[in-house]
Amino acid sequence: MNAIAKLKNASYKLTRPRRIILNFLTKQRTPKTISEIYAGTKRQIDQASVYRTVELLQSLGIIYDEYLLDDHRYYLAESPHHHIVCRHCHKIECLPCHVEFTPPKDFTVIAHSLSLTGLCTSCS
Amino acid sequence: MNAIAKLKNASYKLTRPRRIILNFLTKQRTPKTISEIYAGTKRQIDQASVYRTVELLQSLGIIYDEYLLDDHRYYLAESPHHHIVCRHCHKIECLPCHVEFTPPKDFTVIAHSLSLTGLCTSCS
DNA sequence: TGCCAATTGCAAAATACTTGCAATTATAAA
DNA sequence: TTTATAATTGCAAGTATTTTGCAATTGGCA
Repeated sequence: MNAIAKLKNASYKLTRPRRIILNFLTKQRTPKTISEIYAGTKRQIDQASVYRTVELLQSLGIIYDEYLLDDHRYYLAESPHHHIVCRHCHKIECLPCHVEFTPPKDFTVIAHSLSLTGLCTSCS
Repeated sequence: MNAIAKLKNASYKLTRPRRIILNFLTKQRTPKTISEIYAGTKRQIDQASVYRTVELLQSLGIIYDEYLLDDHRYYLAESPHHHIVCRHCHKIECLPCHVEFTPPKDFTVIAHSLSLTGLCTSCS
């Protein structure tokens, strides 16, 4: 099911802000913060609505969030994978990665997030 | 090198707020947020100083920070490991876990962080 | 096309975090 | 042990980030 189908399926409208943010995020190669989304959509959308839209899209599993180790919350439209961020210039790269764990007995695991930090060649 | 040696070594003083926060964090079994540290030290320390102290201790590698998937920043005194947090009641548990990745060619990997979220038995 | 609930933009509020500065304190030298 | 001094603190104000109430607008359906 694609993004628009998921929205309709949950009986949400496809509004202008939702269309613009969805379109913006699907074009990005790396995860983006709220303020990058706000700036990247040329401030066509009020920031309160950016927060509300991103929250909704995330709750429907259309976009995903991630904390990278520079202490900011990022959003991405692709299915969640892993990233490394440069401590100095904040450059972000995708990272092929394998995580193994024995699910804890008294928890149902819903999601996991892995991020790495380091220095990229031009900063080190 | 223990916490106090690390402080002295970097020529920082062992002040009352630093001692209290260090003592508080080393007693905790699970990571704590700024406001939990503030409350847990019985507000003996101004909140600006809590922020400053935690930032300093972290920069010296005496404590560590972690974002759990309930969107809050946590601090812990033990060497960093992994946690799962309940989406509903925010209960936290430690998680034995193994992470494997091929270090990216153009990055020096400094640290990694893995966190999981789910529902604990009493919430599901 | 027109209706109506959902959604938006705006402004204000709440929360989270940072900073400048005078008063205080930990350390080391006397 | 006392004193000098630079580091550190608490306070209060400032900035940044996120949330909320509400009137105006809009998307989807009849």
